[in-house]
Amino acid sequence: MMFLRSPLSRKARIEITGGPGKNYSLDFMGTVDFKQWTSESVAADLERAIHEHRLPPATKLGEDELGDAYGISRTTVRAALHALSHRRLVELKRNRGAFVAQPSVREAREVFEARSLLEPRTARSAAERMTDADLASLRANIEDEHAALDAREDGRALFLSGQFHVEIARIADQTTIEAFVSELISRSSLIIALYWRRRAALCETQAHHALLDAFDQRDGDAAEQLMKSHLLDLVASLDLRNVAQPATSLREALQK
Amino acid sequence: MMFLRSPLSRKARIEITGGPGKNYSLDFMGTVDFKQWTSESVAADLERAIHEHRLPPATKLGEDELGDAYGISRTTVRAALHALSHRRLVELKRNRGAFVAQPSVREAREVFEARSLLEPRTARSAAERMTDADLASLRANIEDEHAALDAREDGRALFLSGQFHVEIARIADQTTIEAFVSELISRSSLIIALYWRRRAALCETQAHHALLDAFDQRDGDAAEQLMKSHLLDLVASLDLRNVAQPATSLREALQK
DNA sequence: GTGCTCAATATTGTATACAATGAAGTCGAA
DNA sequence: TTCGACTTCATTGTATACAATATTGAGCAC
Repeated sequence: MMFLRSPLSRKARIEITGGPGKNYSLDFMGTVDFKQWTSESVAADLERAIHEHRLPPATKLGEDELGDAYGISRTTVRAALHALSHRRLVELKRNRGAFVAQPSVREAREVFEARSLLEPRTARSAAERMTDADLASLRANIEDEHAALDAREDGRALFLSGQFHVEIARIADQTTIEAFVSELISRSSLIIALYWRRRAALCETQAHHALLDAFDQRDGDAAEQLMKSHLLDLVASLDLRNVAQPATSLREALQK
Repeated sequence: MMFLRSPLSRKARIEITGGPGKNYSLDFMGTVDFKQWTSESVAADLERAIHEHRLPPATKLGEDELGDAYGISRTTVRAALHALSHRRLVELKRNRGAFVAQPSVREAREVFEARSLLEPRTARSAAERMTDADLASLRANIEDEHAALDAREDGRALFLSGQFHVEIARIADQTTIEAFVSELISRSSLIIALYWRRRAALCETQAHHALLDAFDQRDGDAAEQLMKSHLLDLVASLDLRNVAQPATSLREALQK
């Protein structure tokens, strides 16, 4: 979560004259823009934090707490949490609050089933419409991911890895599918947080490189096939045996 | 929109004694349950109204107006409108309000592209998992649609026609895909409102009958193919030439 | 008559106050 | 000690008040 204020829309008139001593003093008069958080930007900020595993599954997202953190009222926080709940990244429990979602094994399977229906054929479309600028964008993404891995910023690497998939949908010029894929990618990040088998290996950049080659050659068939097997590999790397969930509370376990 | 209050959770203590004249009078004392609208139920109510074309595209959905209609505050109405905007059924314009969405020609194509990726293979899965109870449910749906058509309730027929598709996703036991399909179906209703070519003919029940037969025989191949061509037929029945939109306001047309 | 500025109005955006709910802790009796 | 009812507390759900913004219309200059 970032609490810095950066320019957006709100202006504050500031006048400072003189200073407390010889070490520093300043004369300033003018307007300073600072960021005004909106429900959308808060939701985006939280989504990224969830995606990067800075907010792990089951984390309580108290309205007051978040309001204080962002310097806004509960009203705006609530809108953001509701937005995230529509994307199934946050679970709202009536009168109990918002929590980072904990996808079940079943939901995990469903998410990858949906991805397997959407992404391979979208990759094909993307390959057919690929411009050089698009290729450069995908290449930059992979490089950023490598850089993040080298810097031990695993969360950031995971986020970028997801953006690769979203970018493909964008290139395919299908904003509706892109929105679905974007949601599925974020949910996949939660699934990875819960069910990832071999923690160390984020080494799926191999698959992304192979896809890049297919895109480079505008080979739709190859892109579709590569995406298909990439998704199968991802599922295979998860431990989706139906072991009993940690079960945060007995109450929840029973009311299902 | 229903403004009646039906039982849910809230109780009101009412005491009425006597009446205005000889024609009627009553003595009553006790508690009466009446429906307490929640943002979810309001959203569902509005979604159905949109789906049934009782609220056509571009209709202004004023917060005060809706609040008065449902007998609730703007807070709850706002949450409902935000929920619908996440499903792209309502467009929120900052400081200007909420309007029933008007999907563009491009968005129309995208919605059916997404459906063509999701629904055929979901129909196949459904065929493979189909139980007799599921079949009966689909049959009942088709019958209801016929009844609605006979009763000249076109909106209701359209809604039921959409539910047929959602029901298939439910039978396929894929709640994630079901949620996407549900959204796409509702958006399709808006698309039909805007681009339907031959107004009279809601005669697509043919296709649904054919699908039912395939399901009856548990023929996944046939179901997938039939769904595929059904969706193609639907797109073909739309007029998606890039004619200039009615353009509600010049302002909007220009800021795109 | 045309086009501009500016005030009035209506509507949304945000914060806050209060009500309702659920969880946890306390006390007492068996 | 254990179980139960009751009280207390923390947190969310809803309504309302106020601030911010966009649109509309009036008035005025040209």
